[in-house]
Amino acid sequence: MQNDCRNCPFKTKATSMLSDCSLDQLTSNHLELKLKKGDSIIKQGTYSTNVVFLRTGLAKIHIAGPYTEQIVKMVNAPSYLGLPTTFGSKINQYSVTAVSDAEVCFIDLGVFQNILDENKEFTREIIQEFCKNELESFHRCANRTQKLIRGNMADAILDFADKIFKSDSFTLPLSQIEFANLVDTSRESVSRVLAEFDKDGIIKVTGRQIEILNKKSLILVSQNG
Amino acid sequence: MQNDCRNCPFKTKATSMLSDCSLDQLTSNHLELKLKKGDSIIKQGTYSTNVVFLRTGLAKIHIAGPYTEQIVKMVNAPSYLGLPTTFGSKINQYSVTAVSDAEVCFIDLGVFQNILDENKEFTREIIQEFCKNELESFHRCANRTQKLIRGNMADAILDFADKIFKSDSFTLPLSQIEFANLVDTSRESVSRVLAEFDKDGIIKVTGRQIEILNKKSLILVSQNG
DNA sequence: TATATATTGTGATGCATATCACAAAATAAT
DNA sequence: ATTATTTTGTGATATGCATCACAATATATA
Repeated sequence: MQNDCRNCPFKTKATSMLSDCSLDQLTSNHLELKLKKGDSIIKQGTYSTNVVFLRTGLAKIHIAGPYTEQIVKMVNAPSYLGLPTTFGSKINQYSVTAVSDAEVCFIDLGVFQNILDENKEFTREIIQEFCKNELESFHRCANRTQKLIRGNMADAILDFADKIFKSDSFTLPLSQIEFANLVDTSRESVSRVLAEFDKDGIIKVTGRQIEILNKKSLILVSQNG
Repeated sequence: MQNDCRNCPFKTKATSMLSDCSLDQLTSNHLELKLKKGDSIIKQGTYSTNVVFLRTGLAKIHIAGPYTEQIVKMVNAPSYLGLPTTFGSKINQYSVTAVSDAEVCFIDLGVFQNILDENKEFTREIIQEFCKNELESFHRCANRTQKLIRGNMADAILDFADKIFKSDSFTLPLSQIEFANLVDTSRESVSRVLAEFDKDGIIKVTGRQIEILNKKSLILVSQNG
């Protein structure tokens, strides 16, 4: 209910396609919140009534598997969250949680639908997003199930560096348990493999701080064992 | 270029939302083909220029993983195929192959986009589809990676019965190798587990013919080991 | 009908990794 | 500062399942 969405500096490609009219509609129909690390944004099992726009910060999408919690993917701002679960089901089918401090805007589903109806370009971009996500999803799943742990961990580290932090040096926003849930392993294996990578001089591990020392090797590990 | 799409008896929920105008546009801009079991519909690595409508038949979506081919999901008619890969990437990121005789309509991407632009209800349904798929995708991946083989095989069999064939008795449209690719195992394990289920009286296996004898047990196996 | 090719069945072996069981740090709470 | 709690490190053990190696069918091809 606060900021003018027209001047929001955190627009996605899709959002930048919106008409001023639709942006004004958003301005008067959204609820802006500042969240702390660890705060829940969307909770699996509860009613889904809002689409969420992640203005700033980093979030994890996670789902309760048959035995353990699985982190489906990491998402950084700016990005829409919860479209699949809000459109596809009355009840949230997954959770989203902030892993850093974050700012989010809750948007009423009806309003969002309205905006979709009235902005072809926006809709196109959103559909494009869905497509990319589904493709990524296919690849990720194939990799996870076929690669060994070292390969998956290398993948994850490369992902953090290239997609999330855009830097070869970063601090992991996850505990080892969470990292394990992201990579489908046990906490212990995460610890061990991280130590291995460090010993081999591929990365430097200092607590949760990770620095990639030899990216080529890391890519090789990602591809092979 | 043949049949009148207005009278097509194989409409999806989305398609039934289309204006006559759009249906006529489809009529004059689609290529209808009869396919035989095993024929390729979409091929990973080639240029994607068409959306495909599966009028009749059964298809598998499969993707080349890092080591082996993985069957992402089975799709039966009526359904659109290749939206993610056609919208999301210039080059097909996965393959689709008929596993039974099938009829398909190739629709030019531009025409499809046009139809999206001009039919809000249709677009809504398509988006709904995307959402459901993404949710399914999350669940499937979590299950596959966390469950043991018996659980995954039980899942797959239940899926065939409930979602694909709508009958507890059906003939598997896949070889054991393919079944293994669907369930993320080895061909040998498929053979063994199928024999186990048969021995336990849960299903009756006669070649590729499967009859579910004890559905409750099968569901139990799906949930636990 | 005969021959080649693909599909399936089944044992033996090995290996990656989960699990268990603690100890040691590091963080948070008092 | 001190205690409690969460996170991490590391060995030992167990196990699910892939892989290998053939035999036995079934299916396609000549």
